[in-house]
Amino acid sequence: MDLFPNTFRKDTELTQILDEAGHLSADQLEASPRTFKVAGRIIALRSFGKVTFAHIQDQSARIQIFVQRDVLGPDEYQIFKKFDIGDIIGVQGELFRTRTHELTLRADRIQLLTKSMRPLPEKYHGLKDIETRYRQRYVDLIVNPASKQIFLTRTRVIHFIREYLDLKGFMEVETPMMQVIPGGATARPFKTHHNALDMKLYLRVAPELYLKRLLVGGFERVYEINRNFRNEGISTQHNHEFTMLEFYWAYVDFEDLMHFTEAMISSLASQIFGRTCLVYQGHDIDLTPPWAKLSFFEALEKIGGLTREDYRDQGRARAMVQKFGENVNSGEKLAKLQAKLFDLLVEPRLIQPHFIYHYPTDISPLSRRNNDDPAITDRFELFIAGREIANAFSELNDPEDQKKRFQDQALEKEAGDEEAHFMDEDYIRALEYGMPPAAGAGIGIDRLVMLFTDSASIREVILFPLLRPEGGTS
RNA sequence: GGGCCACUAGCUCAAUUGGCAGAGCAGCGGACUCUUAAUCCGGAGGUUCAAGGUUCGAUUCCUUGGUGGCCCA
Repeated sequence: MDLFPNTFRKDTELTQILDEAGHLSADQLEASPRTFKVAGRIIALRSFGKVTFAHIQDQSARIQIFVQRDVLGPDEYQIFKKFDIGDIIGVQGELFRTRTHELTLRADRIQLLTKSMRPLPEKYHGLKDIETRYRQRYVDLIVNPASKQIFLTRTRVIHFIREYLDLKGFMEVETPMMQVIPGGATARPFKTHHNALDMKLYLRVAPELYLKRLLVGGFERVYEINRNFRNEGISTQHNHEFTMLEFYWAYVDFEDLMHFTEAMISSLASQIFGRTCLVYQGHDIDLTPPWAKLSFFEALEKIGGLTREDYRDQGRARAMVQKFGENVNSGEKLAKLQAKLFDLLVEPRLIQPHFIYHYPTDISPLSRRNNDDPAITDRFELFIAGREIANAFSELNDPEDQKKRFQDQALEKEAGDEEAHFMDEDYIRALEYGMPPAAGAGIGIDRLVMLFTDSASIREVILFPLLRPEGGTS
């Protein structure tokens, strides 16, 4: 007997059957018989000797099937009785309702399509072990509907965003994942090597500088949804590779992007939930526009509870950071200390959506300076549920200022800051040709999906999160 | 990097003070024509994460290591 044939063509998704006949009574089904050819994995099996009930599931749904020896004939039924939970089968039959009124397919013909050689996890408690769920995601997806639902939602989120941007006239592009100079974010990169060119390469930490080169090239609305890689610690909030949306829009500024981001994310909520509210880890979060707006320093005072002196004075700021338990490196600039104070005292408290704007220039090396105060930039970050969801700013398009900012970053790198930016001469050259005034934003897709699926860990929304090899490292 | 917790059959979990490693489900054999955690009978299933130590005796106590989870950095 062939345990792995490829001879069966189904004609119906299970969900179609439920949609078409879910409302029909037993009498109605009997009066106008409906025959379907379906395929799926056996997930439950209840045998009574000459008759057997089973449930099969395909990608779309589950349905009960009813198999009788009197219908199949003794030989076919004998073969069927060897089928196990986990096997993938093809079934052709007519719909009816059982005595308990369950919509059920009576098998006229039944065929093994794929033999499962391993037992599935226990039917009642399922697969709970987190490590096994991540290592063997294929099993998790078979037996845990909630897990399957997370990834269906993830796909809907990404699809919605693409459609939204496409309809607004944005063009999706692909820029290098492997870069000679890893720019666009303050982060440690992964290194690799190109053999034929005998050249060091980095996995990108952001696509930003390439997307802005496209603004120079004349594309006015571009976006990319793709992976970034950062060689940093892993946690429930951080994966070493993660999916980022970045979009750039010529002839608008960061305030336009606040409205745009607010509209896009609240529309996304309407699309996914049918309303602009959601529950995340027990918090009721209201995404109905308009969202709260505070400047960076206002937030340090009003939400962080600091005084101007606490964060304006270098020594005082350093002491405050240490008081709240964070390490301080020697020679750390005031703006970095302020950012740490923000992360410690403000970020966790921003449960409802908040735009925080006017970040210090020293921690915003790619952002345009504010017209009234060159020490701050026209930049905002969006926080929801105590997490950074988006980072956006009016783009710095003055090549001389950009060059100076890169040089400052290079000094910090020499001083030991491994996250500082690299100098990128070609990017400066591009700006020298002229980049139109523009604003751009980055939105972390994984965190957005966590929010929309009520997931506590980023690994719940990544199909195959990185784990150490089974059996330990050698 | 630090702290805490977990790891026992394919899965979910027990094992009293350190005293014969168990159950349910799955799988295997059998009975059973409306079940849905089906039921009943029978049999089978183990490197208790690993190595070492203490002990007459270790799943249990100690040390080191591994993997994972949570919290902190």
